[in-house]
Amino acid sequence: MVNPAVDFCPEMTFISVMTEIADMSSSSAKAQFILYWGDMGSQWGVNRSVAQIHALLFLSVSPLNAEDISDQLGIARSNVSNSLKELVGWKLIRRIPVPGDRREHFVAEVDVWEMATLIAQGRKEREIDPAMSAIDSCLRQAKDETGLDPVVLSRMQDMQDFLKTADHWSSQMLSVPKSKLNALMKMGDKVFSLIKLTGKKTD
Amino acid sequence: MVNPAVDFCPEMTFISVMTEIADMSSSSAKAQFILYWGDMGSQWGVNRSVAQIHALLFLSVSPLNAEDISDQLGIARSNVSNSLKELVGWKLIRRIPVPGDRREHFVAEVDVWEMATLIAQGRKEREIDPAMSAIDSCLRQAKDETGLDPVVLSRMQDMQDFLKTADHWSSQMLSVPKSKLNALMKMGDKVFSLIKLTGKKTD
DNA sequence: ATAGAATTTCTGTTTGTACGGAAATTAAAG
DNA sequence: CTTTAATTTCCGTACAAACAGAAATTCTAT
Repeated sequence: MVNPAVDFCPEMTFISVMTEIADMSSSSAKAQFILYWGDMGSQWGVNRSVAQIHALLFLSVSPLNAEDISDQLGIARSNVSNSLKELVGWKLIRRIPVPGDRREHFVAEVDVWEMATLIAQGRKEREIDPAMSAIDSCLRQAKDETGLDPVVLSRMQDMQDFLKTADHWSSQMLSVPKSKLNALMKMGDKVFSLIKLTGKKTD
Repeated sequence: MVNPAVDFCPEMTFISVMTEIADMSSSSAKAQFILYWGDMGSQWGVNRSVAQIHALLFLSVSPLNAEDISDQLGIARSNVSNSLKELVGWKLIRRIPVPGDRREHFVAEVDVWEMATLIAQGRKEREIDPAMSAIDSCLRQAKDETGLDPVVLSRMQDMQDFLKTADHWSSQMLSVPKSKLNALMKMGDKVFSLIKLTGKKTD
């Protein structure tokens, strides 16, 4: 049991979480943001601790060490340690040395466009690429399988085509220097209206 | 307990899954695809049953009813029922009446571009939109909060800006008729090279 | 080399989610 | 209105992920 008070008063869990976000008046905008972010993360497939730590570092002016984080969020040190490792793996945060302090300190990438790129890259590597090789392997097998319904084969191929195109497109996107991204987004509007005007839409 | 054999032989779980994909030679390309798809789904945040059922319907030539699915995948009827409901919610499958059969039958959207659009729409509604309103609420609070570090405020605003732009862009994208999507993707290449040539990149 | 501090790994517990089976509800046919 | 088939809701179990605390390891300074 994390907190003995919870034994006879379950609602305490919420309260203790709140008060554990220490040196922010507990319901400050910053604390709210961190809470929301953590919640969203878990909605999203990212675990809550990781998302909260990320939010905390994203809003932090100065580098934080593991203990700072553990204290401010009320999360166990070990947990913080693992979460930091994961965030470093995504390159969303990085270690930074603080003179005269031998503990490891961390700062977050604060450019939101850069963040988005990093997340997109990570998701591509962890989700799209494996999917593509899985489909490839299926199709390799399907092609020399006798008596396979041609519709099945063609659906699989459609899927492979789609993944290839999407993959290529996202690579292009990721290779655009972030200084140009805003320009691209703005140009997007023009391109879209152009496209929608050409020919007749079928749906 | 799902399967009594599992009690003394955990590996049986895998084996039983395999043999339960009944009338496809169990390691056929189709069965492989379904297995992969289910696995990917769970990697992805979608639960395995849902993903498997979707794959089965995607590769299916004719509409299937709940019992067909339950039998072919070896998943409990109740489970199939809930999963179907979820897939209908995403509009990835739809009910279709089969003359002379009072059971409900289902078919999947088979156009991969349409599928992608539906998924993107769903994710936007379930993940992006709530995030945006959460941030909005934080910022509303932050603005009339005295003594809030200006850096914190500006970081939150950056995030809000980003989400707004990305949201707008993706709306545009989703409103492109799918018949035009391929054209857009192809044009994409040109636009990207153009962008990368203009001016000097800063990273 | 050793003491002390910082970090990571390990282990048990807790929490949440997936899922099968039964019970309940709904819908159709006679 | 009753009977039977189809579907959904409910509930308990099983599985997996998150997490805290302790133990073990690594690192740094002396």
